[in-house]
Amino acid sequence: MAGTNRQTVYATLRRKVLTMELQPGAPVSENELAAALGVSRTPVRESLILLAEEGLIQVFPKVGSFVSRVDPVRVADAQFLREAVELTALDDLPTVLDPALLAALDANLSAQDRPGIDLEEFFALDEEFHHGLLQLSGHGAAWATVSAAKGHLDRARRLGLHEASPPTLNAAQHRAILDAVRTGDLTAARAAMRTHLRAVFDDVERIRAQSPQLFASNDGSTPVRRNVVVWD
Amino acid sequence: MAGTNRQTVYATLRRKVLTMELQPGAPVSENELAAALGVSRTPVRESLILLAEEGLIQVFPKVGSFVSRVDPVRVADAQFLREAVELTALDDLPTVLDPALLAALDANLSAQDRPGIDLEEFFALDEEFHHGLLQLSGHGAAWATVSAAKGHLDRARRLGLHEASPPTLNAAQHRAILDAVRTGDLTAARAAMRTHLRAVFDDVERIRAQSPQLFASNDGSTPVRRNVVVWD
DNA sequence: CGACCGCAGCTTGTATACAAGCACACGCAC
DNA sequence: GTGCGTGTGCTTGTATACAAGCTGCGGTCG
Repeated sequence: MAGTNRQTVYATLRRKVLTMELQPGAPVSENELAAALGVSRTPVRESLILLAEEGLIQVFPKVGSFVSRVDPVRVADAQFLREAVELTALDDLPTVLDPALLAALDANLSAQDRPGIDLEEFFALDEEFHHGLLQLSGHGAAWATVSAAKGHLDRARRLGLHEASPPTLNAAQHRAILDAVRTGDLTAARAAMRTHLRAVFDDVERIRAQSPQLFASNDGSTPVRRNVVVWD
Repeated sequence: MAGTNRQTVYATLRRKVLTMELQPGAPVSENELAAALGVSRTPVRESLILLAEEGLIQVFPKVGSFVSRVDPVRVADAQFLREAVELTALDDLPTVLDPALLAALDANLSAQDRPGIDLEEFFALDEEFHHGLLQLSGHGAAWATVSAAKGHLDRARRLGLHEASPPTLNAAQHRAILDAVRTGDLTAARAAMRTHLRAVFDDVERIRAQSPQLFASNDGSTPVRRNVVVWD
């Protein structure tokens, strides 16, 4: 495992943060990660810098690096950004929709409905679905920006889907959106999209009330080592 | 100048790219930059990685790093993103506006009207104005994402203001937006904002016709060393 | 027993050394 | 003259060495 490059290290760390395998508040030492991944500090450090840029990691010089707590402000930001982009994109839907994209979206929805679907698999399909909707209106490239900005939102959503809302509900909302888009009913599409995104946001608020220790405190003051998550 | 840290290096390089001091297509060697800035490769390299993430730098492993050409696709993306965010934010304007923010925006507009204003100074004021508008509706934090995504747009705009549209026109449009916002005329505010953002986009298209060599070609194929900008 | 001071061990930040690979120029063969 | 092969010099990618600093533990003194 010694020949790993930075992209792999970055992808691995990002996945571990987003899937909560690395819990919010947990310390991440460059040396430890390097040893664990079988590489030197350099690619690990460069990956941490990128993750810090996304807000998923907090670096305190000469002290340590820590997985960011889920920041309600950033969650709200990502939610606003996502809603703005996805709703505005609906305005730019062409009159005739790309049949290939529509077919892919249908297949995606079918996969979402599979009975014993895994949580992470559902998440991947969810990402692909929203990305596909953007592509349908010719703004697929904007997804990269949205995706990068919604790391905090994703972590909060995972908590919500873990403990609360079943994927079935989300899948039904997805189908409602696609149906409205396909029939060209822009008003209904916007309403369905808004309902869906707001439901996601409500899930986040609910899980925040249940597990406040995973979220950042009100003030943005420096949370140092004593702030690591201790479960009991 | 040896005690420079990475943030300074990053800020310096980003400024040089955005102001066209480092022209699109120009090669940027880690060693050269390190020597020029009086630091080692490490902070330079880390800065280049961040700039690559923003799309301002292209890194070709074992070959070289180059300032990205202005990519029309990314320009359009940034334009769409910006329009979506700024227009959607107008929907969330509170009934009573923060007086301090309004005063700051007024002062900003006055500064924009100063006769012999410098181009870069106008750009800073422009950024501050749009950021302030977002703050007015409580979504100031979203500006960071927009700002990071619109590097290509900014470079194109700079070209446009250099050679075409005078800052006076932009300042007038800014004032129209703020007036509509202040009087609570949401429809007029959206219209003024849309007019302004579309005018910016038209400037970009015009300058693209004039100086196509600064823009990326249609295909996204690898532009290597022979593709550096040679002026004549 | 409590407060305070100092050192040990960790952290990140920076500089440097080594590895691997591509592009271009030079020279040779035809 | 033209085409091809080889070598040199550059590039980025990775590993390691050194620098500076904060934290927390332990000893010591009051």
